[in-house]
Amino acid sequence: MDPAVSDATVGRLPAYLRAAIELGTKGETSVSSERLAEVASVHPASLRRDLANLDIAGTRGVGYDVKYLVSQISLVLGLNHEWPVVIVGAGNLGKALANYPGFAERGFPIAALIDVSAELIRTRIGGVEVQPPEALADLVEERDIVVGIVTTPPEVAQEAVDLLVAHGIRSILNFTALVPEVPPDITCRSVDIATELQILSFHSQRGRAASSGTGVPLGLRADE
Amino acid sequence: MDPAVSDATVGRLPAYLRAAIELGTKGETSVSSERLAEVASVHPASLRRDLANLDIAGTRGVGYDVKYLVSQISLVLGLNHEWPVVIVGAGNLGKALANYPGFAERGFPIAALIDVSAELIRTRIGGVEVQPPEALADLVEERDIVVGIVTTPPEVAQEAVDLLVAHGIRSILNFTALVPEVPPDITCRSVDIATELQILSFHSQRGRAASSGTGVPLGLRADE
DNA sequence: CAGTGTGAATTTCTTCACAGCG
DNA sequence: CGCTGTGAAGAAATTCACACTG
Repeated sequence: MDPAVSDATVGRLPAYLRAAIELGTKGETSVSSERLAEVASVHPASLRRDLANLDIAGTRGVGYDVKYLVSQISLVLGLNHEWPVVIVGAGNLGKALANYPGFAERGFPIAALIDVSAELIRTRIGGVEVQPPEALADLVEERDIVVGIVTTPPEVAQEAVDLLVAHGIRSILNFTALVPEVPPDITCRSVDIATELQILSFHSQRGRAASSGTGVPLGLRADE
Repeated sequence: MDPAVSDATVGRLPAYLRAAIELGTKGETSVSSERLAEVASVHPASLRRDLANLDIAGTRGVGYDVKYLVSQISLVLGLNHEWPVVIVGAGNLGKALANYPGFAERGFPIAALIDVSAELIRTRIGGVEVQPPEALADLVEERDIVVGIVTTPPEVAQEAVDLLVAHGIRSILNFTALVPEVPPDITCRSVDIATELQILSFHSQRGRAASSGTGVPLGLRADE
């Protein structure tokens, strides 16, 4: 199929998907690259090239079929089935994420919440029971969990990551200030809010503006 | 000074800072680009070029002075003073952020929490009283707030952003699925967790791995 | 003829490789 | 001698511009 899709392209796909869904709910059935690019805040030529790279074709003189866009981009992203998620760390952030219904709606149901605190274990947060690390093996097996989110204190983040990796989790989203070591075959993305604030701080002190958070240019972020 | 610092460079600075601080607390006083680059997970040549672009000099044959690195990078990022932050939206995520002590420690004290809910107003979260939108004008003035974080439901995110902009906030960190419109002189970075999960999903279904979150290309993704 | 798909130009970012300094 | 600083090469990403097609 597509021998390789660049990270830059992958990073834009969620924006295209969102834009297409938005236009779809507005009743539009067809859209030009120019319009879609505007909604997704990218350059029209980038959009056309990205879609062409993915063999997602439009119609010359007309544009792209919105429903087709949604289904094809979803397919490329692997959103044609659910990805149950395990959250490690039932502190403030972990709880907040577990309580947010949006993930399940978007295909990422919270399947498990792991924490070491005896006080938290067996309590329910957002409809999910908090369980000890020992429960992870069964959970992963039963629910077929492949994606993990780490929201522990930074001091134990590496431990949490190792735990997930040991149980076969292949993709990790890390909200810790610490950037963990992971085996090369594991995908780990780190989102550090302090890093974001520091970048904002940079822009605040200069006049000008810039953009993007969840980009692919991503670059590493983290800070402590 | 520096006529222009590229976004790619700015995106890496927090990682350099973090790495330098880490080495500093370990007692190291000098560091080579190779070592620092390893800790920061970047290529040594990128690191050297980034620092040189910022007129942050090392010593040939020796390396960079760790304390000097910390102070200069902090200076470039504008971290030589505090940046009080206002959070709009005291829901799960807003509360979680307000309760996290790490922001104040890193120079971003939570100065205010804004919400429209009558039940929440006047309650205290993480040492900060929740206040109605009307209170924003005074707060911004008194506390000299320049940075805002939006953690409202997506439906009212644009409203929240407009409110912040109307009160002179110049930099916004948006955790909403909706990418808001902002005037061109305002910096807005969006972190959408569902977008992150979608990118992870992509990598999960292919064998391969990739990295990082809050990048500029990076990372985080979302944009405007 | 409107708008995609794409070679080619351009810009940006990364990496090499080494001259030169402390 | 070791490591920075950087010119030059290379790679990647973006954008232009237009041939081509539905």
